[in-house]
Amino acid sequence: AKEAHVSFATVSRAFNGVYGVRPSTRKRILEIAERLNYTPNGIARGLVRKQTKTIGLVLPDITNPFYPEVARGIEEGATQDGYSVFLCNTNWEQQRQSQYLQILAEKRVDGIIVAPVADTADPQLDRLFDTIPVVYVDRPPQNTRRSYVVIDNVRGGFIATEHLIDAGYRSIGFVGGVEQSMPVDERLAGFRMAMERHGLPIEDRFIKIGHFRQETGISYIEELIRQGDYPRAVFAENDIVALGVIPRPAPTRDRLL
Amino acid sequence: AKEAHVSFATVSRAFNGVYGVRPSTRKRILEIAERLNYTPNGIARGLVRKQTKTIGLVLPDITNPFYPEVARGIEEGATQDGYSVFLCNTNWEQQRQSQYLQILAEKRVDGIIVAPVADTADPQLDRLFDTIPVVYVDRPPQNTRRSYVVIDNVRGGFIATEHLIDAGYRSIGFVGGVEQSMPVDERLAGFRMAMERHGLPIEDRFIKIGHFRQETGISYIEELIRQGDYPRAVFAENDIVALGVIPRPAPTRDRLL
DNA sequence: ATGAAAGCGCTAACAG
DNA sequence: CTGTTAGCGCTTTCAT
Repeated sequence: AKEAHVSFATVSRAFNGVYGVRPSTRKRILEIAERLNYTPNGIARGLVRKQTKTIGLVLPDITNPFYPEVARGIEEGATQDGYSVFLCNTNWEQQRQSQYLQILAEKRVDGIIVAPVADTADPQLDRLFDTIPVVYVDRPPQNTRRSYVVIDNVRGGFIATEHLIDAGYRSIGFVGGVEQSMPVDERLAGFRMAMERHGLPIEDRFIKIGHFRQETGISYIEELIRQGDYPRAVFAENDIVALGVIPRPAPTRDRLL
Repeated sequence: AKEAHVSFATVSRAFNGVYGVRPSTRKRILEIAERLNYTPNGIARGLVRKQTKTIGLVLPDITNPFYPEVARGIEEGATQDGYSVFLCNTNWEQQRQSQYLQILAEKRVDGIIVAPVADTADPQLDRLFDTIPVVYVDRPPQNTRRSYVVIDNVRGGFIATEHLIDAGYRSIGFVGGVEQSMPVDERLAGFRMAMERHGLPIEDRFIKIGHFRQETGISYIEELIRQGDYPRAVFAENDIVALGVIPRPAPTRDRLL
């Protein structure tokens, strides 16, 4: 673009809206750039400025309906500040998480937001920590000196349960996702708190923790119905299981529920 | 890292697994790098290699349950070839789409996959086209000389309908998302084809196209039931509407459905 | 207000 | 096998 008329570093200044450029010159440069279909090279810029205006977002699985919501919000905020975000699906595999972290480090992202695969510490993550700013979401870090943002699951469970209670239900069941998972345990705790607070009985036979699949919800309901002994409402701890709990028309007509 | 012992360009070679490096030297370099917590700078590399090993993925809304699926697959494939992907939510706004395209161009991504906001042509996209490889998903481009991958909606609608027919249903309704939307029209066409093929009546009063919201499904069903005249099965054109169609326990007990 | 020059950290010939 | 030498396309003092 420089050949267009005169100068060189001036083009840079023009594009960066720096002062020190006469408006007319600037205008001319931008016009020529437009005509030549020229776009500044962010890579070169990143090299010298030492910042990429990019952050990494590493999630277990964007297909899980919870994460798109998270991704959306993060991307929204990032965009507002001129940042772009790398999407990294770890597929719940510790190894892929490490891999991604390494890649993000090489790409020199300005920061990383990670919803860790597991509660176990990731050596790769630890090493990164004093190189790139990292913040945890969804699950708190082992090392509590690090930043994180998590959901108050106990309170969430409490609120959800109270919602059912307020609606008049007194017999309420609980069905949730994964065994020995902190979020599940916390929500269950919230459930218990709400029930106790309102003097309602907590029936262990109405509480089930299965897997993160619709089947868990389906079999939970089917079992209860088969026994003829069931709660009038159920608190499904996550969307996937909830989908299983919801009754549906039988696509093949031979399933009665 | 060079100061560690000797050399400089050799370090580069060591990292790039190029031949011309004695294994012992290479090993030593890698060890020192590890100890120094050194990671090659991908930005600098990108600058000289003129490729970023990065692609841009621009979608209308990752929160719409269809897109995470797409994103997942793309990211999966990209990763396998050593590529990373930028997530760009246009929020169904043409302007944001253009903006993102511009950013991706500056970031010098190696390619772009875009699920366009609308059927209208995007000037920004057109201009990009002879600079960066672009492929469309979900919606075909205006200019059919360009690459795209779309769903065979007619066939999809046909199969879904036939599934219901095979299950024994003869009276089937259709409820879908957005008016004058190509995917919806196509699926409806598939629905009609299947019904005709099997000699089943297509009742216009059982066909409704509303909005991309659960409410559409809910009101569709409620209306039919109120009239006491309804199909035995319904083909919901999209997941969101389908969620509305599925009957559910009343959270507030005063809704009977 | 603008040009000149020195890098950013790395790769890629080209020599040894 | 490994060191030297040019850049990649930009930003940023430092002059002018």
